[in-house]
Amino acid sequence: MDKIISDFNQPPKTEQQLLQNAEQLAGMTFQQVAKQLALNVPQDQKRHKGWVGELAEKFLGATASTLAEPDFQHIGVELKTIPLNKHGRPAESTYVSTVPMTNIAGLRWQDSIVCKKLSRVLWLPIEADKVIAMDARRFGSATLWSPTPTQEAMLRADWEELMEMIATGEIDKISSTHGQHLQIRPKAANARSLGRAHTADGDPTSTLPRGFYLRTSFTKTIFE
DNA sequence: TACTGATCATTC
DNA sequence: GAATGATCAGTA
Repeated sequence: MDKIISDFNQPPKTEQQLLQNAEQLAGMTFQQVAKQLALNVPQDQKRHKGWVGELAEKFLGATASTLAEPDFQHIGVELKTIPLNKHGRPAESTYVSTVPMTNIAGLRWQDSIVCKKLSRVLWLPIEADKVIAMDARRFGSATLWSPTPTQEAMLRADWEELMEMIATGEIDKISSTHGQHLQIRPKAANARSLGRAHTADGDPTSTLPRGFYLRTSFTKTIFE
């Protein structure tokens, strides 16, 4: 067993290697994976919301840590855990990245963080049914994905609409109802958090930090 | 049950 | 504070 484990925790050199390592997770419980990494499984996720994602990163050897870049930098792959309910559909929207609010003049879709992160994603399904105890929940079978031209066009259209609103100083008019597939929602420690932004005139101001999220209606199409 | 707005942990 | 990892929890 130890020999198998020894390949993990190291950054994968190729997509194939990453996919093979991820396949080892399929069917394993959180407890089994945590044990290999000498970690304890929390009782619930009220105070451990990112725990499963971090567990998967450690197991697979992700390197980008807190950078605004794909998790597996040199092979350009982003890792996303995707909670599936008992019907096998995504239970939550998927966080993509922070919304940039400064230095966005002339920012193009193809240069955006959203585009870069979503160009290649390793989706790792996880059980999210609350009737299953945390340590008994299992990982599913990972899939490597890139947006189809159609999907990318949809994301791009949403992104451009939303970024246009930000560029014209309308960020506080944005709610989660904007965007058909890509939405903007708060992404902060709490509702009083403030981040730097600027008005349409370029004057400094501050507003609630927000993030881009993929709607479940979009992610579910990936798993059909 | 789905959705929106709010929140939690960690790192630098 | 700003970036990462997300899920919580109230209500429509």
